[in-house]
Amino acid sequence: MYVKESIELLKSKGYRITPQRITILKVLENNTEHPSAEEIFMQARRYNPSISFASIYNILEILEKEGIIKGILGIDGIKHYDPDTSYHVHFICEKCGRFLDLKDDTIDFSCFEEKFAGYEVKSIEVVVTGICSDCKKEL
Amino acid sequence: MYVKESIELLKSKGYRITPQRITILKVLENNTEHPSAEEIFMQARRYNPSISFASIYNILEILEKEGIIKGILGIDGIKHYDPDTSYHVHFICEKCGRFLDLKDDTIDFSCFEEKFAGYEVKSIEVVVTGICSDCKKEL
DNA sequence: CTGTCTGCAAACCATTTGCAATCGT
DNA sequence: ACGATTGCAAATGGTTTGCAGACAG
Repeated sequence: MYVKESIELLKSKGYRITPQRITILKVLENNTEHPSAEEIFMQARRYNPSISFASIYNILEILEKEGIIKGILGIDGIKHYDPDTSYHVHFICEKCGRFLDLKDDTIDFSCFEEKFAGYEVKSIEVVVTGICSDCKKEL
Repeated sequence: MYVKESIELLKSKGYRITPQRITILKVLENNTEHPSAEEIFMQARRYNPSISFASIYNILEILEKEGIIKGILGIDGIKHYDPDTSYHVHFICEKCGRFLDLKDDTIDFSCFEEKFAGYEVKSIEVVVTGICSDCKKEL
């Protein structure tokens, strides 16, 4: 679903549908790992061994610009990508580096938007950092 | 106040009080510009022309670890520093790159903390990106 | 004095860029 | 065919590192 819809959107915007673009969409479909460009690159190579880093970055930039994915900067300064563009909170574990999603309807993201009257709000990111329950057990 | 208190904290933790550390604390005192390491470096050189980049990074890392300042990753992937470590929302303008503070007591940050029972929460960052009112006028 | 801290320069590494070859339309 | 897109390799730039000398305690 995600791949097909995204292809239609890209087509409608005049982008060409290349095997590389389909590959990256497939890698990101239903992906909750919040992969970095490098992780996407490695997974993409399983579908298409000749795909290059430059294409990965190029395509991710387009997908982000068109609202198909969302980039989030990790605490390590590396950009990670999320195909789920709906508002949700990210927890980043300092120990294992994992990104965890918190989807909670009781959180009112629009309240942030309201505070910025006169501003054009494009995105709202809530990032909680700390140590996840799994890593806490290991201490 | 900020400089003196921070020095006491550093002393109590066993850190040495060097001119470079005092310089950086002075640069950050009452600073609402959210400067990057490079901006801090340039301002610090006015007080101490021989200060090096390595010291800037070294000292900023210590100050952040000790909770004296807070690092925030800008949308450009560059780390910016804020001497105000209390909970507040940051708005980052895509056009001018400025960081703006929104301090609003009606925002309940503890609600995020509560959602992560079993996790150790170390920081909560809310970053809103878009175009600020000044830049909107110029369009 | 002693071990921490600084300054220098080189290394690092995620990301970007230039360009010729390739491929979608 | 034509222009967008790719792959390669080199460049970029913020940050980190190793180490000899300097300095705070």
